[in-house]
Amino acid sequence: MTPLRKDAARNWDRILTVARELVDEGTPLQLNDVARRAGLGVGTVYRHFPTPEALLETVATPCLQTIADHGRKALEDDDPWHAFADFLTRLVEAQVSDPALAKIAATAEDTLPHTTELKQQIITTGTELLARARAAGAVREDLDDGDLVPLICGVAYATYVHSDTPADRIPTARRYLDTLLRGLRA
Amino acid sequence: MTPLRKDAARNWDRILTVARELVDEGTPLQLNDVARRAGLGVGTVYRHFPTPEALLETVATPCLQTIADHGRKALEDDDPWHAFADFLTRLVEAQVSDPALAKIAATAEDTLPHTTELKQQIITTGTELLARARAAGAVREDLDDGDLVPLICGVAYATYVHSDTPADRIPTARRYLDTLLRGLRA
DNA sequence: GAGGAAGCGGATAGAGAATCCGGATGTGTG
DNA sequence: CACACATCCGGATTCTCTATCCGCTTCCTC
Repeated sequence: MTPLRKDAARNWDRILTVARELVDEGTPLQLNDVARRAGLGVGTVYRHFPTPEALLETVATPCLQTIADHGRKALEDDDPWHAFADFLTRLVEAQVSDPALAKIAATAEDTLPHTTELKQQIITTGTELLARARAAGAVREDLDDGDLVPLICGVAYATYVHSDTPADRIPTARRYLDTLLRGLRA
Repeated sequence: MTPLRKDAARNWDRILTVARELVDEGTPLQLNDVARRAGLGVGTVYRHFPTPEALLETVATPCLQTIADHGRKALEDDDPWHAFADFLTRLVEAQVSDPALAKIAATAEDTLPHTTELKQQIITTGTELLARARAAGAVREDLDDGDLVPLICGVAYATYVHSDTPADRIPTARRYLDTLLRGLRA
């Protein structure tokens, strides 16, 4: 992987900046649109990111990385239930703050290998935290590993359905997750 | 509102049949596509249903009607918690069995006045059932009327994220709703 | 069975996504 | 510095799908 040429790197940054803006304002990512707003040719954008999905995943990568890092720290927490609940809280808050994350979280097929890897790390961490909480008798028995992602996405989705403005989302998400966690305790 | 001409009624039925098939197999409703499959001209489809949303809402209407009817019966149940929980169960099961319903449930703006009216009936019933359950001290205090729809949609969404095949959805949805209801009890 | 209203169908205009390649720009070398 | 090569840029163009419009057909009424 040779380093990018100077102009290419500059354009890559511009594209990502514009894409982040679009995602944040809820506009669907259209590559022609991104090109126009970034003041670049369409071809340039399509070369860097062959599909909107690839761009979306790249936009979401930093957040995904942050979550994965936090996961590693959560594994050092001594209280299994607290570690578990805290991790889920982070996941939900990240998703309702970042539409890009919410979209890629619900998708099974990834475009970029890197995304798959990060998601896998996060899922592994979540599974481990769940296993510990279960071992400590803190969560319901019938909660499966495979339920973690759907439940988190469900809470995030419910929050999006409820809240008009991004600012409302965090408290709403907290309330919903709180309810879920109550239901999850043994 | 004069009755439809014979050929128009026949085509209306064909369109609705095809649309139901498409919805059930998860294909997004595209009016050109519907026309092709129904063996009709594009214009015919567009005249009956100016937008995919209008068609989708029409497809979902019978289910919506059924739910509204069940709601009326639920109001006669003497056990407030049971009535409430049972109604939510029906809502969730309907949504995970019918993608059309799931889509229009999460949408605030309706195309057809009839849809708005039915949805309003259902929401009113839900609100009433919640009020009774709350009055009986059966549910958490901080659960608001406006949380009902988001939570139901959240459970349905979680179910869709979890399950690959439609057959898996009902049991999954039940488990998730069960967890939610636990969290909701006072 | 003639007249008129209602409905049909698909050619075509329009919008948006994706490609492709001639030209421009950056990078390594003498 | 100047040259040659590789890399990258840009947007005209093509491709794909959506939606409209209007001449023709079918149905209903008297």
